[in-house]
Amino acid sequence: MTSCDDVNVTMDTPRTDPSEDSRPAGRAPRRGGIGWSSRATGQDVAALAGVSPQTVSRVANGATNVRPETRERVLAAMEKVGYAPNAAARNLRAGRSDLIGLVVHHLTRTGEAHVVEGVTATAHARGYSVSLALAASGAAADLNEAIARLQQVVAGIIVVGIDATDVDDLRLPPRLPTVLADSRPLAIPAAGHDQFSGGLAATEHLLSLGHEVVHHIGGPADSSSAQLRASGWRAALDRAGRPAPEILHGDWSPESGYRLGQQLAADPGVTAVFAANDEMAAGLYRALFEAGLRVPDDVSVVGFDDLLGRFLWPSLTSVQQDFSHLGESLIELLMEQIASPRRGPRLTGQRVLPSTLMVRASTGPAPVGGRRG
Amino acid sequence: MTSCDDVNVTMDTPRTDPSEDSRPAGRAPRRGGIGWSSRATGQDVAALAGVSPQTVSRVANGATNVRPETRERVLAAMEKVGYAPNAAARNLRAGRSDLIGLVVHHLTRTGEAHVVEGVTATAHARGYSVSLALAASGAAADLNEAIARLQQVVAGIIVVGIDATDVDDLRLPPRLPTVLADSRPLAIPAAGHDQFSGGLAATEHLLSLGHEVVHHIGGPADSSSAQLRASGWRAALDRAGRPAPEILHGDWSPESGYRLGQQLAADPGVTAVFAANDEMAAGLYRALFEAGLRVPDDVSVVGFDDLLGRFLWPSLTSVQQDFSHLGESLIELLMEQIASPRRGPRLTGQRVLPSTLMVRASTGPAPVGGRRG
DNA sequence: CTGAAAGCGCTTACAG
DNA sequence: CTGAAAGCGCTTACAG
Repeated sequence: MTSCDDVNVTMDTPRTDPSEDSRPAGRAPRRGGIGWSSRATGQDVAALAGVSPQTVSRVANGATNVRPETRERVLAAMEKVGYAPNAAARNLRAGRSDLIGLVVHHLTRTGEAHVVEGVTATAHARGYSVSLALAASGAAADLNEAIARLQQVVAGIIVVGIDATDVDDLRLPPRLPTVLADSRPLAIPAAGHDQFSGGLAATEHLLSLGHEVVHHIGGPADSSSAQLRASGWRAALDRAGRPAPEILHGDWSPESGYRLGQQLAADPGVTAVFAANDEMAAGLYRALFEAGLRVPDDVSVVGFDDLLGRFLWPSLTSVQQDFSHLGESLIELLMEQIASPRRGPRLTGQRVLPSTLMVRASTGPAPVGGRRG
Repeated sequence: MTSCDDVNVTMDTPRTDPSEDSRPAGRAPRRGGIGWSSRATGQDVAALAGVSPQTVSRVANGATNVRPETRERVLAAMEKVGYAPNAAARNLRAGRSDLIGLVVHHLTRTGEAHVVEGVTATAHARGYSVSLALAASGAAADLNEAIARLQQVVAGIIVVGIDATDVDDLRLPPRLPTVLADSRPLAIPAAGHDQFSGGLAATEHLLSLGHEVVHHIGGPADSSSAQLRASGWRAALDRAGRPAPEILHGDWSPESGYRLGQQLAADPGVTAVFAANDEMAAGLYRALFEAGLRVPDDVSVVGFDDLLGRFLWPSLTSVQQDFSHLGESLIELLMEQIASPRRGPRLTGQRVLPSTLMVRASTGPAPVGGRRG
């Protein structure tokens, strides 16, 4: 009988030990490497339980054709030596991996953190692990670097944060299952929330409150989701027969929302603003407050993402996206590809998830007789 | 010469093909598994370049003892077939992994996302990848489940979010290098920010502005960092010879800050509040505003974490923690263990990182003659 | 229900 | 500077 500690002590024997090569044949001497070499193997378990290694394998994998008593003995031996199957060996032999690569650009942009959490939770539920690859930016070159790092290991990859990148610039490994978090219809499977409808709903809500016009603080001009949100805004104005004012383009940051907000605060004609994300809406709040204006009494504000609403005062009306759901959809699309591999070039498939306007305290009727200040 | 596509087409040949077992000896027929079996191997590259597999291995690993012309030929062949070394095989043979396991409890608690980003960026810089394991909660049982999932694969693990858990309840694999993100002095290597000094500085700042007393909205009673922040607060009051009011315990959420803030707003003696995190400070803001109070004219507020300051108005004075730095320190502690393995039971070692008070617009002199409302 | 044999793709000594 | 051999720990057919 070999306890876990015994095994490890044996393994820690200096490799210069001359007796090493004359060990009993059951287990070959170890050479090189210091990594996980101290861990118990299926051999150890088999020896202890008095069975063959593949019976250990059967028990480890939950095969049914093992006599209950045998199973018990093997399980006891596993417990005793602290056995955990070597994933590298398993992956190598089985020719597959249970790792999913997740390419992320900026985790602390709160939206991405939610997606990562959703993806990881769903992956876990399906027996997969998630390997994180950080791209230095959302630029194609940086995304490609992160992708290249992953393709040695993974069963498939999910790319989050391509928003402002041309998908054709992505170097995706030819036969590796891939899914993008993107709202655009693409030649590669992708999932994303309905940005257009979100912008539409936000703007229609403001119009329905009696505002003559709705101004827009947009995201970067090269961001596809920013473009779609702006299209929805414009469509609502068109339908209402109102001219669309010029878009003020920010960079998603509260600072840009503040700067552009100062312009809007100075214009007495502005009574309703749709900001393309919550962070810029927060900056807008500041600009309005500093100008002595009240929300929503003087100016109504709608955001997008619904991630800051709980922190702001007054609480922010915003377009909500269910990021956990998105994470789930991304994994599902990936699983479909993993299940039906490499027939033809590459599967396509798109999932558009609904976005929902959450009405809170930052929107109200247009001020009668114009706003204050 | 074999192009990548040729290789793959060959591999996709149905396994019922009777000719399969009579292939030339150079490459054994493939059996079972559909995973990455379509990818080119070192054998393919070797055959194409007219060298042996281990010359391919040398080139792949940047060994210096390869003739430049040979290297060129091999690199060209790699490029041609799209070769990427099989990480499972490499890990198995080398007896080590370049994966680091990262156990996280709640990614969207913004602080954790920053730590994860810092850990991952530093790991990448050192040639490691990061595998994310989500724990359902910060409870020991859930953390242990996440840890168990990881130990099959990784070179070491980092556990984030143990805050409210007794470290002795953690089931850490005996010889696996492990680091905790924790500010307490522990028997296991750990890194964390100086919570005590942060609470001390926040409170001293408020006292120096002339406030008679500083109230405290604390974190959960079982959270070690909440306890340390409260100790700092209490120490500052002690040193100033002021009695410490009772701590109001929240749960880190803005909702709890709001609820407790309503109590404080109703008490005219309250002119300065130190909230144990920014989120509760945001909730406190709301309670104060709804009561018609101004920040900082009537009540000064300090937060902790400095993650929401940019979004709130007025901008929040808060204790900043450098989470990227923390991520770096965690990886460094792990690397030390990986480099000097398993001599004796387990290394210890603690890193305490400084926390810094960032003074912004939410703190000001105590109101002369008492506050409004 | 159980076991003996082979091999996944790579790297580690070793020999030249 | 280059190659032939062995083996990491597991799982996949196959035989009994």
